[in-house]
Amino acid sequence: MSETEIPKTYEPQSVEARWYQSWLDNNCFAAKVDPAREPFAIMIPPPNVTGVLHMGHLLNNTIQDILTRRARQEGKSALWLPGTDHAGIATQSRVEKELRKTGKTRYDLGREKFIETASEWRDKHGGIILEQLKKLGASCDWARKSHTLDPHYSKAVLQSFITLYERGYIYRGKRMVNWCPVSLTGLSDEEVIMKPQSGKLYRMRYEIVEHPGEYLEIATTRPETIPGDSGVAVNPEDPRYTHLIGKHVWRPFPRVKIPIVADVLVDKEFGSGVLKVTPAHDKVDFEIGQRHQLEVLDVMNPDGTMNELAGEGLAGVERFKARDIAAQKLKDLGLLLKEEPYENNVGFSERADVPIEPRLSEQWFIRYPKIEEAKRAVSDGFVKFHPERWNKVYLHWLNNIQDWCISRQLWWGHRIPVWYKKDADRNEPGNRHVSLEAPADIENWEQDNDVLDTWASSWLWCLANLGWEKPGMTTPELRYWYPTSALATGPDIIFLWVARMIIAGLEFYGEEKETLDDADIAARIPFKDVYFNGIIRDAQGRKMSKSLGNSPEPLDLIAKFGADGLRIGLLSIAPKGQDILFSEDRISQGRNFCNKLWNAARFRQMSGPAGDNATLEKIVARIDPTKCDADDHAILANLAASIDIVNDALGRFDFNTYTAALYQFFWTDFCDWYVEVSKSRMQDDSSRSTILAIQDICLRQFLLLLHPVAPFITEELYHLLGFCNGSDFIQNHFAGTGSDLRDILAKQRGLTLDNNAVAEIATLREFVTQARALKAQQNQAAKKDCKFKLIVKDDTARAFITHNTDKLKKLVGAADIEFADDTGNSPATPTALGTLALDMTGLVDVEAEKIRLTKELERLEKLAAAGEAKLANEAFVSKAPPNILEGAKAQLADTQAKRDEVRRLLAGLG
RNA sequence: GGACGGAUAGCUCAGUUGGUUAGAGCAUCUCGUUUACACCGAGAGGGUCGGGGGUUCGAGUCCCUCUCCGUCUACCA
Repeated sequence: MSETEIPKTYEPQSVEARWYQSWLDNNCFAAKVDPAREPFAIMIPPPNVTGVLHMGHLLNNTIQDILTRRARQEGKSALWLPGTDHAGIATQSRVEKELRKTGKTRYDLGREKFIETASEWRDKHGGIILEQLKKLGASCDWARKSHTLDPHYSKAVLQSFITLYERGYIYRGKRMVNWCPVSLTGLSDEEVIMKPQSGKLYRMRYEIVEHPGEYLEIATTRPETIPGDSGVAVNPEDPRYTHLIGKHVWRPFPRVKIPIVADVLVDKEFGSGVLKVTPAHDKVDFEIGQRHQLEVLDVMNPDGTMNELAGEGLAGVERFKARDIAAQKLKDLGLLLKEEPYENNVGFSERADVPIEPRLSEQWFIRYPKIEEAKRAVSDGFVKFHPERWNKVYLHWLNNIQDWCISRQLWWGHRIPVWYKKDADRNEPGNRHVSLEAPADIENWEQDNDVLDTWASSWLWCLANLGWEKPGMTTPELRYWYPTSALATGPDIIFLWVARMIIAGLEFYGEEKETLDDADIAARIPFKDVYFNGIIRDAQGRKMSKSLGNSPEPLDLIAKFGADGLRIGLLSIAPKGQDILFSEDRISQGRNFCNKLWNAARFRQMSGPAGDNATLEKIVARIDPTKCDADDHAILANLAASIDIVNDALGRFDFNTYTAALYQFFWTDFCDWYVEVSKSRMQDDSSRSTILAIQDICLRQFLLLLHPVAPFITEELYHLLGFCNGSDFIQNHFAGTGSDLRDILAKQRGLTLDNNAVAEIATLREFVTQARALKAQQNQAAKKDCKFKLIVKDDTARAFITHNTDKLKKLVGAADIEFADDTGNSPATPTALGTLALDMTGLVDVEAEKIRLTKELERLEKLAAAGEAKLANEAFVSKAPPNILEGAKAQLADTQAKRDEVRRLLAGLG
């Protein structure tokens, strides 16, 4: 039994540091395979090693921590597995940037040395974000920390490539890819960000070879690619041009005859309806070129400069300079008709933030397996998205899925496990060696230089982190925790990561299987629930970014508001599935809440000696049911209801309802009412121990409910108030359900909670509010010795008031509340218990009172009229269900009574 | 171009199958230091639920339409 005095102010810093260390020392977060308990697992979305903790991480990880801690309280064997990914392009560019400062490139170092340098950089910077998560209170099982380049993980990644290769889902080919001229690598479609750009549309004309002097008008935004044109295309159904199909035009520079072809991809409505076809530099053009056997003329270097094929004046020039030069050339040739401003969307490299260049190159591609099953996994509810609307986004992507370019022309990553016979055709499968091991006669082979897309490693996150290395393989961890319970992430990576993890699970878990039935899908999905949190924006709605400098420093926020305060604040401002506008004032609410809780606990300790709080049963045993009044029944009933609301809300990932219920119960019901009422009731010594026991029940169960979101302060108070002993932790205790609480009260003390008590107390609270309002209106709010008169409504009300007189006097700040038959011209207001008047003994401002009552009368008359009209409506009376009808009648009667009373009061003023 | 989301108090948002007089926090104003808490307490003001139409006895909630914001997606050069 702890008798430690609770300090006056809550100091989060020392409490947080102390408990986090204690949790680590006692292995509180270490998850064990334990068949006796229900498994629960969450894999952290791996923050990339170049990143720092930002607001999005705070929210996302708070949510994961809530789910994990909650699961622990429920007695599950809860695993929250942390880790990072190697972030291929991002890390490599950071390291190369550092290198450039010393005047070197990666080629100067060589592959091996470069990877060594990058690893060092990763080890230096990569752990920071995880350390920061500890400050937030994240209850990860740190011993299981994972990284995508760990030896075991790498093996799994390479094996997954080999497996897909062997199963025929991987191919190598010369395709159009999104080329980043800065990172000098291909990118997947998902790594390209479309941005609206204002540029120019150049309208030009090409002379028709067969009809000298006649011209075709063509529009383009990219005149620099003219040297790469190997044809022009029109729509086959465009009557303006049918006679020209099969003829030729002169490409202006270098001047060459190119054919006019017909292709349905050409939009008749756009520009002149004629498209210049540059197969090497545009996806659509490539397709058209393939269909019509047009020559592929690559006029650009990998770094975005023009090459020799571009011809004189352009060769060697950077692509955007080349655009101006090409335009000038057209003008000089008299072929440029018009330049007009033009707004279009241009793809940008997500990492390097420069326009990507569609470019033909040799790459590895994945044709996705198990697409149909992946759709069913979500549409049939094996994987549940929260909010559900993301289903559509996911399914839309799967319905339009494109092959995935997985090779990256980088060094930092998993090197593709393919060797080619030297000096042989690489596209001939016989000349390849695809394996975890290099070929024995290595001198005759050379390994592919490329590495895999980072997402082609992180899509195995749920599998590899539980020990998976190859299909069919199983481990105790996989058997126990797979499929994992939940995933919490942002909707921005639904394609990059979430969808691909589902596909990977379906394809790689278990033995090879062509098609999957429902049972297979249920067993193979990587997770059962996915919660998509909103993106956090600044108060103006802009995305948080380093360049804007609008992202607050998370550790500063923790220092300022405490980790618990920050967590509560963040959660309470996060609307369901919507983006979140961040502002510090709103986080302060969380801190304020912690302070309120702290002081409520402190006040409990000041109110009387601690009883035996070791278990809920022992606290309940301290209750004397004969001392319980309506307030006790009401607060316990509210507690039971709140427990159920919280349980239900967390089960549905409805964090808004969770925090709202916590606030309402604790602040409004418990502190503002019950504790205040207790102050007067505890003057009676015989009631005190019962009231304190009930306060202890409320505090204990509330701490348990709050614990997942505010782990530190709840742990601290749980111990300080003696709810568990020093070697135990709050995570081992659970609030149960509302009916569990009711059952214990009934069984142990024969205390059956009175369902009318809540309504009765609501009436009393409203009455108090009205009385206080009367005082405030008369500028008497501060006075404690006011006299009230009450024309009591009936005997029930009389008994009720009599029974609660002491409480009322205390809560309202009154010397007396006496029953009366008349209130004279005192300011008065009708209440549910009768007409209440403040005795002003002649100090009444009659005119002001008239104005107030007239206003009130107007309101009531309007209401009554509306109610009367409703009940006079034949259709309503005959069609509305009985409870609605009765409700409307009761309400009208009440309104009419009040209206008449206000009329009477008004008349009394003369 | 397509899809999705949003529009409710000055601000940020709740409002579960349509049902009594639409809620919360913050902000504002007034009052207040009583046995916890000024990171507090009491009270007040503030909304024709984006516009228009429809279904219904009854619509913030369902249907249609329009407007404005946001996000994702796409092969209009």
